[in-house]
Amino acid sequence: MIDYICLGMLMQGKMSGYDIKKTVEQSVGLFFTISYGSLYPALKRLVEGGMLTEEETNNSKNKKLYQLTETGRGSFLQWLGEPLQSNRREYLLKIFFYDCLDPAIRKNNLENFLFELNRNIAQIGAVQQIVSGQLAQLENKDDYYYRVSVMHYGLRFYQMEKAWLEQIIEKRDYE
Amino acid sequence: MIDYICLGMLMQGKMSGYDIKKTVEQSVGLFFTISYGSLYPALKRLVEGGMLTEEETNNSKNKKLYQLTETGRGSFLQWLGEPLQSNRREYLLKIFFYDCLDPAIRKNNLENFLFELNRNIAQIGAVQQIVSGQLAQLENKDDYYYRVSVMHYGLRFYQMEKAWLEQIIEKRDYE
DNA sequence: AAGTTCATGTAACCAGTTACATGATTGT
DNA sequence: ACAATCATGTAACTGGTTACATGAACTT
Repeated sequence: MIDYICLGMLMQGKMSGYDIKKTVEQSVGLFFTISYGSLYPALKRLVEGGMLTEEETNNSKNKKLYQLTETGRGSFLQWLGEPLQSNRREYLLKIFFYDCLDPAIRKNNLENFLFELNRNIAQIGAVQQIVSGQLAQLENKDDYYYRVSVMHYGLRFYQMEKAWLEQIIEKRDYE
Repeated sequence: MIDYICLGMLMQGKMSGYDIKKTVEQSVGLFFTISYGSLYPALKRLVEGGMLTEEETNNSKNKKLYQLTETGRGSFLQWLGEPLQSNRREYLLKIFFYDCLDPAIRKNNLENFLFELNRNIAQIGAVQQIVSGQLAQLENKDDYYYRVSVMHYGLRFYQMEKAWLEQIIEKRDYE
């Protein structure tokens, strides 16, 4: 994950590790955080793997600027075009960088993700039906209020994502 | 985290590791998953720490039943009563077990969490104002659509949580 | 002069997952 | 007989975080 955060942020241009962390905090910081303990080793790894070039500045502060190589750029765009998956909110990170993606692939991936979302919503709805049926037969059903509420959270969560996705698929404006 | 999942699930009564995993999958499985590679070592640790007792069944299948000790029960309830925090969705796990918590503490913790949520919503709203102001001055603002959309996701997300929390604070029924 | 921000880095730790290994029991 | 499910466990790995260590430059 951290590797793609770095590559993606560097699509904007040269940056130092410090700058990358700042940028992440100010943009996707709500959902993704990075620590120097993972960031600097990642940058080193990416340079060794030919994804980035490292440029020392003589601006005294020992600052290093990283830049994408063509390989790095290709690797990032390859990752970006892969289907959106729910794992660890990776889809949110991908969509954050979606301005870089080919519009046709973008549309396709967003619609597929919406399709899956709808399936999930239907499934939770079905489970909810069963559960509330079972619950109705219990005399102490009040004891399960909070357990059930978490299922309800799931439903609301997916419905929120659905509405949001539909909005961005249509590229509607934000009020 | 896994420790409290185990303790919480065992509040219902004796269970095997296998049972715990099943129960987790069928309840909070949408948001929390556990693997045997973390579950069995956790159970071992909890027994060693005096939180659980282990009982071998001679029912051939080598099944072991785990049961909360008074220490384990106390430790769980202590954790459960601590303030709700956004970290790694731990709050969702706590609320799942909230039927076990003293109603006064429960109400207090839920309301504090709602208060924080409102602060977050206000803050994102403010950031959004600034960003859309800056964006309006750009000629290529279309290039930032998806980056901005992730900020909007954040807002929707918190608003969803807010509505959900308000519902459970009032203990309103689910339709 | 003191405090904050800029800037890089490492070592120890942590909370898990994945893949593997094993074997009994139940259902078809 | 074969597959699925029940049942436990470990070793290697992964993807990080925390705490520490260092020091220059800017701000007040």
